[in-house]
Amino acid sequence: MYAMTNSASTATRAPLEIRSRTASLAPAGEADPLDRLGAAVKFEKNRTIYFEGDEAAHHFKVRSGTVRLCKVTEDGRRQIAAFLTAGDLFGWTDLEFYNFSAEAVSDVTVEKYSRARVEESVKANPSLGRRVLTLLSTQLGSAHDHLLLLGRMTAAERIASFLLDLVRRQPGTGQGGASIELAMNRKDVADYLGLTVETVSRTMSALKRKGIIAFAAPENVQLKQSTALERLAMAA
Amino acid sequence: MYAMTNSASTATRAPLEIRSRTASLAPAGEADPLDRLGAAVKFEKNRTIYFEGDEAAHHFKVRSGTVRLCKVTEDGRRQIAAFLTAGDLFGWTDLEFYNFSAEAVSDVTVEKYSRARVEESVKANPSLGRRVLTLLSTQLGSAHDHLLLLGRMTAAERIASFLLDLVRRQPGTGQGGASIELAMNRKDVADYLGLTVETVSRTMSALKRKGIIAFAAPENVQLKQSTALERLAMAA
DNA sequence: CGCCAGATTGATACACATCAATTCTCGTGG
DNA sequence: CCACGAGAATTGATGTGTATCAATCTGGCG
Repeated sequence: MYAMTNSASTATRAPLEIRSRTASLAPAGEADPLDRLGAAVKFEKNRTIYFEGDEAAHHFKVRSGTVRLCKVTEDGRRQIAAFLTAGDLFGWTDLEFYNFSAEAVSDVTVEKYSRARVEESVKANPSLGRRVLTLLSTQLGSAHDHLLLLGRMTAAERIASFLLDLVRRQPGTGQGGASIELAMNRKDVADYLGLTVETVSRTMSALKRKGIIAFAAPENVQLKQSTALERLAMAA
Repeated sequence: MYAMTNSASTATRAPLEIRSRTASLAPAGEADPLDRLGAAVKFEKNRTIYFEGDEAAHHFKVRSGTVRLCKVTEDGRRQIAAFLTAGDLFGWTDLEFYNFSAEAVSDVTVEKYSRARVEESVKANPSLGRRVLTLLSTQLGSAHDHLLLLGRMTAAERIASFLLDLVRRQPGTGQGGASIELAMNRKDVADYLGLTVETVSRTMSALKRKGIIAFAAPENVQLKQSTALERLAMAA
């Protein structure tokens, strides 16, 4: 029962290329002191960055592209815990092993920090330690929001919350009628929201029929009436 | 749709009594250096220790009893993120506000630490900072496991996982035929597992009919065939 | 002894999953 | 430039796991 039809994760190991060390300047925003510690690594779409259970020897930051954090059961059911985009940190656990896998949703470049070097750096610069604390607190908060979504919300509410989350995390084109580029396919969305591909598709079509959203392409969603979406998403 | 029948949280504010400062010795286990920072506070069953959105001015540790962390929607749907028992820390966020409420499942005593004093103490003793990091990492891991449970598991699998979790966290009476005292009622279990009271009840009755568990009372569960339970719980 | 909240059980409804075709999209090669 | 093929997305028909609605049962307590 509830067996997923497709193989949940066709991701395979191994990075694509290693681009030595990066200059200390961040691509767009502010320069990040972390950057002088890291090395840029690229992963092709659907490659695994690390596996659940791997020794947690590195921490990461997304430089470009989208990363998903997920867990898969023996029988192929998959739950995605988060999607991460440029600037987001992941794999910053203090435990010995990663408790979920990280995979490239699109071609991605990540900054990879050796745990040992980060430790040192934290000793020298306590503000970094604080930053990690804030990071984990934030991630824990998101996870708890996600629990409410998975445990208690309807399909329509889940989709609405998801879309609104994406807009909020986007640089954002003002207000009236934001446009979202989905980096992930419907299966990924379904596995993030605890639904099936068909339900995601049907629910989005229903929103379209109601004039709440529109599609330029399957991966391009336009919010026509974000207030209607917000009403749907409601929840605390 | 999916509206919960009963009012989700009848918890009300205000602690019961304040027992000045505690001695520096932990009740049973090892002495905890934290204890010299804290004050013991008691809460009656169903009282709220803090609300989601309250300013996060304190961190806590459970001394005795059971605490639940939860979120409630406007229309009364509730999701419980965790149950905490003696020795468990909660409310250790680095953010300005708590992102979930903490409530007393039974009469509880908690140790309450002022955030400011903890900050100081961390400066003096970095190992405490590390401990908080480990705590948050662990909680994040649990939350991710919980996501998989809520997003992708059947009622039977959720119940099985839940019961096994409880046994593992218990001092534990050897192996063959552990006995669990549920501190929480069926509604709490349902809200933790993303189910209804009826489904929890029916699923547990089914397990009983199969001889996998047995009840001395509704709140006393005995694991007759924990291997059968483990087979049910499976998942990574 | 009777009340009442919590738990269980039963009957039924429905949201979403499953199974099964289309239809769309886009890269590739003729 | 357009036909072709393959994977992704959508749509349709149907099934089912769990919610909902509704008693009934149980155990603690005044």
